[in-house]
Amino acid sequence: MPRRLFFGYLIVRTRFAPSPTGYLHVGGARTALFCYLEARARNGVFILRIEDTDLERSTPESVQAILDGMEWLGLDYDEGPFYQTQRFDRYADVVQQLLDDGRAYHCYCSKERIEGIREEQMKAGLKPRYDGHCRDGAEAVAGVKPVVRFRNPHQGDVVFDDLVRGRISISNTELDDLVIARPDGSPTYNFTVVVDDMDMKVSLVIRGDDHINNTPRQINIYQALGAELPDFAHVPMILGDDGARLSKRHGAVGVLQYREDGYLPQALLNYLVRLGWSHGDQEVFSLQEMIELFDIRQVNRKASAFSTDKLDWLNQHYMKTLPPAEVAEHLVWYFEKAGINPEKGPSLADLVSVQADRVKTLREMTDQSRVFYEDIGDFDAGAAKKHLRPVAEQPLRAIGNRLADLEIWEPERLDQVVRITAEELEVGMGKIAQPLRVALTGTAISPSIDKTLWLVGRERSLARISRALEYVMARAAAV
RNA sequence: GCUCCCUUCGUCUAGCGGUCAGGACGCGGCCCUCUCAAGGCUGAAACACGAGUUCGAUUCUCGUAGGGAGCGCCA
Repeated sequence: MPRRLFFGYLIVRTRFAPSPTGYLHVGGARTALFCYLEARARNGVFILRIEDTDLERSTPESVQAILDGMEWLGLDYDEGPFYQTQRFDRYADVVQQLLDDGRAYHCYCSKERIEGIREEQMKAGLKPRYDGHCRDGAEAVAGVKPVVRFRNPHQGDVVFDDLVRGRISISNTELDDLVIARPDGSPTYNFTVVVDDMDMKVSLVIRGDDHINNTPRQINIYQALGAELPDFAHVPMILGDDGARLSKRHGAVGVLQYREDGYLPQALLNYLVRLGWSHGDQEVFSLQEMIELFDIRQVNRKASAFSTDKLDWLNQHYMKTLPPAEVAEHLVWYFEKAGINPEKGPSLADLVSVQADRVKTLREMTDQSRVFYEDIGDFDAGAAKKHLRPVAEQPLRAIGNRLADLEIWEPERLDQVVRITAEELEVGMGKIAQPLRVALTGTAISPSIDKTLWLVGRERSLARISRALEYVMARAAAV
């Protein structure tokens, strides 16, 4: 139970603490979402902390990618971003405090020695551990700057009740004296996490389950510091479509890549929240519903595979059900990237209303909507061969004439005109719609013919029909 | 090797001792139809295995197998 008292209120404080060594991947995004949801559900505080103590691998680009990813998803935080690199003085103070209290000690062992015992232990079938050589006082070695090791208890078990895994227990004999500060004084991960979570009064630590094994040693540090323990919730990781660990070869793994690929943030969020968690048979959740219904305690313990197919379905669901104008706002970004001027055709909201149930992503929608905004090039060879044959001349001419007289250019009227023309010529709809479709779009695939006409617009439609007629006649003449 | 963790349709999951093991994605069929979709109806598809406990186990216990993570002066 998150319990931290502030001004008489019980308040939850969660944090998302990525290290900026790459993009914000979907696993991290889900962890962030869970943190966000837990905080929002209880009027708590969500903190963002950048764990950039690894100067070698951390980059400003990655920091930006994380920030951008959070923003795109709409996961706004209340405090931070805090950067660990700006807290080195604080860590140094705490290290000194531990040293003064005898809870930590200097270790002069060489890396070579450590590696040597590690190998021996592995060979002997043991778990490699520091042997405590310097634990009871070591001679300073000339010219060697010592590391600082945490004095881990030798006795007892560390037991904690993980909110998703249940009770986890590990014997202190399995743990060793971990390094908390390097020779240059820089702090290490397991130590900074504890100091930060303590200082930031984090009451609920939600993180990937690859940290389960770190938790007991962190708990020992908390105790050495006399700090109150937070609750822990370790969520399983996300695997690729094939069940293997997520990696570059699975395509999109960075959250922003999903934007590039045409997914709505709502869709990704909805997909992510359902990965490892459910609420009965419900599949679709608005952000508000997620906040109300989500409970970290109900999260699964097993790793789950990411299904792009299901994400696609959700994405289309949102494109179909969100107000077209709202989807259109997202679509602008793709039009810009594709170099299409949305001013040169139908309103994007109208476009969305007809294209939404025909495509899976906004990117596809963009690609397939070019014909409504720009001139079409050559007819698709196969489509033209099949539909722009001499027999198409009469239907095209007939529909062209009727359309030229049409005053109100809207789907219902357009549909009527096409039907009437077909009846008059005593042919099926296909005989007229298909040639017309190729004339209007250059291809045999497009929205229903009335909607296609509507989107292409009056002037363009008439011009394209004339052009197709010329093509048909030229072809007839050539035979 | 050692420690910790995990195991229901292909995938995401419901189940919390007695269910025809439910839903969703995907897949198949039918319907609708001017193409492609979307939609409607419908079908195939799962309790890893073995012992217990119990009148009765998917559900509880213990093993086995399989999988994952950690064992850093990385985070």
